[in-house]
Amino acid sequence: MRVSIKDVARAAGVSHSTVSRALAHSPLIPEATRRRVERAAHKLGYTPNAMARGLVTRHSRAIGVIVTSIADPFVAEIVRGIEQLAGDHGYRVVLSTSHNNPEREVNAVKALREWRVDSVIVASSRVGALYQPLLKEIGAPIVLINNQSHQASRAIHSIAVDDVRGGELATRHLIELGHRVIGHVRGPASHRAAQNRLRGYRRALQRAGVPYDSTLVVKGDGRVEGGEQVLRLLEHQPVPTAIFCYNDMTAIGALRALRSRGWRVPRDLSLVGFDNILLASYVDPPLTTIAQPMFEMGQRAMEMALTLIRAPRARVADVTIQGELIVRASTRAQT
Amino acid sequence: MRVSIKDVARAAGVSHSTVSRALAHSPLIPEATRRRVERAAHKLGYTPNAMARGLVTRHSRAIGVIVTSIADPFVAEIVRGIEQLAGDHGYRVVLSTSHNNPEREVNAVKALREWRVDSVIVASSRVGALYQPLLKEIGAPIVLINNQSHQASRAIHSIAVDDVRGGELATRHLIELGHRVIGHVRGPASHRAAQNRLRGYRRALQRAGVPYDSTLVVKGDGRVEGGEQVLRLLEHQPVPTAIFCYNDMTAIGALRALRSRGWRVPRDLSLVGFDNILLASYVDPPLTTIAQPMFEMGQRAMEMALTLIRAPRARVADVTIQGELIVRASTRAQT
DNA sequence: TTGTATGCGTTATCAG
DNA sequence: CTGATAACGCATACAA
Repeated sequence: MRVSIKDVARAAGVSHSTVSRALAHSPLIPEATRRRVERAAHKLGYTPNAMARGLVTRHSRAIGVIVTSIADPFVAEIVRGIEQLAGDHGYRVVLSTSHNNPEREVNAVKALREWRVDSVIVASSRVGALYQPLLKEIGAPIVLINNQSHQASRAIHSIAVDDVRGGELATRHLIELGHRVIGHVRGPASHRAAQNRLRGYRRALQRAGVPYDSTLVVKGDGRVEGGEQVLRLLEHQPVPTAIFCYNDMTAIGALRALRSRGWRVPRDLSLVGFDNILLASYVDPPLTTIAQPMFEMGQRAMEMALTLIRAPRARVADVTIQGELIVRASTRAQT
Repeated sequence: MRVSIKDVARAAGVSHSTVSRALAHSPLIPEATRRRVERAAHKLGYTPNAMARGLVTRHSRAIGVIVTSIADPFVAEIVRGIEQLAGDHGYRVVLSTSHNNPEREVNAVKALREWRVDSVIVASSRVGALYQPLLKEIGAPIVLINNQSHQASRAIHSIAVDDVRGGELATRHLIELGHRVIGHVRGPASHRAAQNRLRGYRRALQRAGVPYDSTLVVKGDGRVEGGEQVLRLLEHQPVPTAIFCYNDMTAIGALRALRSRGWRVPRDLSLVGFDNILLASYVDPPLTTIAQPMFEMGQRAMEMALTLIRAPRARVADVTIQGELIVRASTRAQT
């Protein structure tokens, strides 16, 4: 473990610069020399030292990834996408979790900076005014995934799912099934995603010529509990025949609440969620929902990072990714 | 981003060695000097370079973590435990996924070696003869989590859940509920975990004075499909009143198969799973199961790594962690 | 085609 | 207490 390039040089009977070049497949080095060097390196069990290399090349071939919690299946899927593409291109992923804890966030950023990571990818939704400035000081290109509020800048790029289009997709599906009185359990106002999905809902209605009725929209909280708000919609006249829920957790809450009142899904009411979490396919009935391609988002983010590493001042447009409608058994045609 | 310790030295009117010492809180440096240096460092936006530091200190303060897939909730939870403890101790996690792909595995190990990680933690169950030798060449202490087959060695340590005890716990629970004819859908023979859970099952029976009947054991595959094997047990005479399944996926498969035949759980048959995956609490009925403390395992692994980093030739005993019985609604007393 | 010399940014050693 | 100075292991400009 203490064998350096010089040891290899000695063993191969060349200078250490030749070793360096040979191992880097420099065209200057003839095949024969290269093989001799490689044999020596192999025999000695030599492995180049990434720190020494990084010190002189001034790049670490490391990507810093900051996430709230790796235990969130969404986040895990994103990281999988990042890691795969990174690995394919010879980059390593340095993982930092913040748990929405400001102190940990600051630490994470500081550490990544010390490591001189070549780029930082943040999947943390809440990159607030808090540490966005800190982040910029890293001096490496930054890619934000599904961030809820960021002021664009030359250093900070973003990639997000198209919530408006997703909401529209979900609602249009219901319209195409013949529904006309469609309720919506929205998410918390503080989430931009909630606003956008609502906008998509309205757009779909509008395009179908269905007038928007604000009393058909009730406010959930993005969790199972919030789904119970669906019950308030049952008192609406005319009674809705379909509901678009902010997300799957909300839809699952709605499902339970409805069942407890003796309503059957989808016979009495169609239900659409959003996110396509694992659970969505396991509840009864399996949920029709909008899938967010998290793996692909991770990949695209890494792709963007690679581009920015290669051309730091490139003009890279922010990316929005389209979700996909997954039709399962919680929706059916309105006759 | 190109400000080095020398720039700080110049700004503070001291030598770069003094800066180094001041920033490291060396007792040699008086308060006043330190503050001056720190102010200068702050004003210049100085951040030490971890690569340069690592080059001279000969340790990277990085932990290599190799996992099959970060998308596996189990694995994610382990990584969370590792990352948290690592962060608390000033270590960074370098993540590598292998996807059980030999080529990627080799690459991962090679990269971690180049990085001179201070320790490697592997959560990959299948650290076969393939790359165990490779792993050892890293020259850093290695901690294996839930590995299915490793020949112990000075460099390689391990930490695993106690499957025998877990299987015993599950089975004993059924016995205590009054069941006497208890079936078992086992896992694939190649998994040591399957063998051990079966051993636990047998031990529980033996301790309760219930004779072991091999025709009460059928072979699943650890997945939902394998759960259907439970139907074969229904033909046994006397018909079992309870089944211990290799894992939750198997139990969920059993649940479905039973329901399709009109059997009710737990009225007609009690069912115990293993693992406590997220799904277990969401199926109907929620599954009684054995929880594996993955987060804790990650922490313990990191703890072990830290110990080994500090005292490389310490004699560290392998750790086995106890699972916990989670009683839900898929089991009930046999009257 | 190869070797020599230099520097990347730190920490550590040794004099003062 | 502080400052030169020498590594650490590598890539690369410049010479040969």
